[in-house]
Amino acid sequence: MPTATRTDDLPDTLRAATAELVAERGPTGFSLREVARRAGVSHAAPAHHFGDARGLLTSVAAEGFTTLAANFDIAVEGLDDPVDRMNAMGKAYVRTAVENPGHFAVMCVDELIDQDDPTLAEVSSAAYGRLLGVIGGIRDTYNPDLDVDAAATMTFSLVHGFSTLLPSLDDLADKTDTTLAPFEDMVEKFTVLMMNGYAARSER
Amino acid sequence: MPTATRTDDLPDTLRAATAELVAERGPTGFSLREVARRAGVSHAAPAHHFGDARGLLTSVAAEGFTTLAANFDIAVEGLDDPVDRMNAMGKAYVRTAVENPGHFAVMCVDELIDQDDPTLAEVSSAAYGRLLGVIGGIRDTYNPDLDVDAAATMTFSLVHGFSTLLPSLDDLADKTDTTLAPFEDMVEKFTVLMMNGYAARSER
DNA sequence: TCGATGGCTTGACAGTGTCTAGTTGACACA
DNA sequence: TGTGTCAACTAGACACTGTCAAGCCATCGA
Repeated sequence: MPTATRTDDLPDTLRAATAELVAERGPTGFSLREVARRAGVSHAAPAHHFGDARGLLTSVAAEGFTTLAANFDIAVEGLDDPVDRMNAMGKAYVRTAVENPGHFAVMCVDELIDQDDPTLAEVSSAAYGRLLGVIGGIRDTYNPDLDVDAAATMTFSLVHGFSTLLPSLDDLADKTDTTLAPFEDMVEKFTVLMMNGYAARSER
Repeated sequence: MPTATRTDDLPDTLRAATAELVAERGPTGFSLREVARRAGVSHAAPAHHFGDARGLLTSVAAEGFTTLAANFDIAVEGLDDPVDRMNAMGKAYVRTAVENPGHFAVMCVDELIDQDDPTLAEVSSAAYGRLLGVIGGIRDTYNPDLDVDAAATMTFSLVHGFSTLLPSLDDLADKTDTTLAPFEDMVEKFTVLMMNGYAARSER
């Protein structure tokens, strides 16, 4: 009897095992054979579905982008003000990264995945498109002079960088016996700073 | 005769070979034996100086942080205005990442390096301290209400995220036959946006 | 001249990704 | 009922990996 068949769908089981393993050991601690072991199949079974290690990881990354786009949609539901939408999407991005550390880690390491995979390209640009849309809304409502491309790149860089650094910030807080504010509060502050700028006095 | 002894100092040669290899193949394509091969020594020689693979990579990361802090210092030399200083440091961060891709990649992957290494802790917090200092200057000169911690985390997340995403943005530009603005121009725009905010009309 | 030591080499080990060949079971069709 | 096909694996082999133990050897202090 296989030890850990979580679903009847082996590809699904292998993706889940991969995300779990990467979350535990990081993207460099990943091993195809360990994934197969956790899924209760032979060491060569994954190759049958995904070709090679890169194929499996690419599939995991695509799953991550799909989750991200879905979380974006849920987050902005019912929100009309573009700033509220940006704020909500920022939080959704970070939350997705925090709640799916295995997926997120795989998505971040370029050479681990096949960038030319059409499915991956589709889902990742779908997620980025939602971000572009919300920045366009800010231009339309608040500032027609806003450079949307620059602002989008900046916003994306910010949430991505923050999500990447969050574990380190957490560790640092542990070591220095300080407490880190919840990421939602941090994103909230970022949104205010991004809208009003460093030079603007915060209003009462 | 050894094939590729770049200096008389083997640890130095090994660090250089590691950075080169990681730049070529990414942090997951790194191999201790390949590094030894490129340095023209036996496969176990690196272990003699660095203990294990993690020791070597930690040393490379520390070297990267030292370079970063040095580049910060060079960048702000002679600049008095805090905004100019922030701008210069942002560019210096991205430039350091671009010019030292091997070092930067190693610095980014947490589980590859020993976070408890005292040398690493010292040089990395020295680099972060310089960033904190410049944000403090902005508060003093432009806005006493500025939340320095939030702004520092935000600025760090931004430049870090941007540096991380830059290769992907480059690839994307190649594929879509568009051209990406030089990163210095992008950072310049980020600085303006960070100072003035999305909602502020850009002045003529 | 001797012993010790730092800096390396050599060889072995278990673990890895990928390739090839083979097994097993479900299904369509005669 | 028998036959062929095909998907979904398994099993074994290969070259590669990091790490460990042992050994070699030039240099150095006494």
